[in-house]
Amino acid sequence: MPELPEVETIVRQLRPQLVGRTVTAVRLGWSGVVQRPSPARFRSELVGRRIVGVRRRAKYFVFELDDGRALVGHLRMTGRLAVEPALPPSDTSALRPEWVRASFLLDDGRRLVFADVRKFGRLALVRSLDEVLPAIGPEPLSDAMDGPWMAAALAARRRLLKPLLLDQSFVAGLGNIYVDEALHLSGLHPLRASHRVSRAGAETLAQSIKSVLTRAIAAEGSSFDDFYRTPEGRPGRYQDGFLVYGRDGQPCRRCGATIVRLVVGQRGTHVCPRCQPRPRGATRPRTPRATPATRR
DNA sequence: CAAGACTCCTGACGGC
DNA sequence: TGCCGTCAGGAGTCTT
Repeated sequence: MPELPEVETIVRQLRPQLVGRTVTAVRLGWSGVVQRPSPARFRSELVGRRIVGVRRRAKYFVFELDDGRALVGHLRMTGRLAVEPALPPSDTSALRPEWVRASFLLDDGRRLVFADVRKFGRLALVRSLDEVLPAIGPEPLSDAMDGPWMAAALAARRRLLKPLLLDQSFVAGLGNIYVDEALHLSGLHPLRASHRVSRAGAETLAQSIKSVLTRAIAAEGSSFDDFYRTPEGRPGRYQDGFLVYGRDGQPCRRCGATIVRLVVGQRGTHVCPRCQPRPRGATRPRTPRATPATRR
């Protein structure tokens, strides 16, 4: 699912294609994709706007416009963005025409396409990001997110590590995949209470998060089903390096123990029981089912 | 404040 | 073979 590395990859690839382009027409395949303002205003007010910047905040993509406003969006789980010829070859997996929720004709004759099978993704035209972005924590790749910050932030809460790291108001951009990967790299169990992590553990966690995200961006993100593709149509490559995610039943790459799948905070969670010892007193999580074959 | 349930939505898979 | 229940998951909302 698109997390920080996937959105960063998308933004980097779209930037040279979109900056300087003017939107000449907007088509909505499903008006529910527009969060605000009204679909009618969204369409009419975007026409004629030139895109002057393309960036990312957390898992949101932000297209800055020449009137100071921005087209902001979130891909949620199955959203995709691509720039293609105005008349595309009409059937390529997640970009199937019936899944196109919005498309934007550009002044160079191409079109920016937003497709999303499950209709969870959203677009908004805003004057300020505050209009649609909730309170969001620091960017994990920024210098502000370091060991001391992590130690203080973990101590200030009393929550299980996994749901805390998934909480966008704590740190921005992490999702289920990279939380599992970062926790494994840190040797921390997802059921550990945040305030019980040592100072050294917090330092390791901060560095592990940066390391995992940096490597994932270098690999253009992770793909394990038909959904995530870069705007250029390629799958990511980071799934080949997964340490634990989706690897339940397989040997840990570090110690050889069998990777286990748990459910923590209603999320599939993958751990190496040897590298990530279960904290004493942690409530026993529900027994997991086998990982569905959809992933892999 | 924390945490769990529930919702949205659809495709794919397991079970029978 | 084919129908049907279940599941995945980001994030908001509501309840405990």
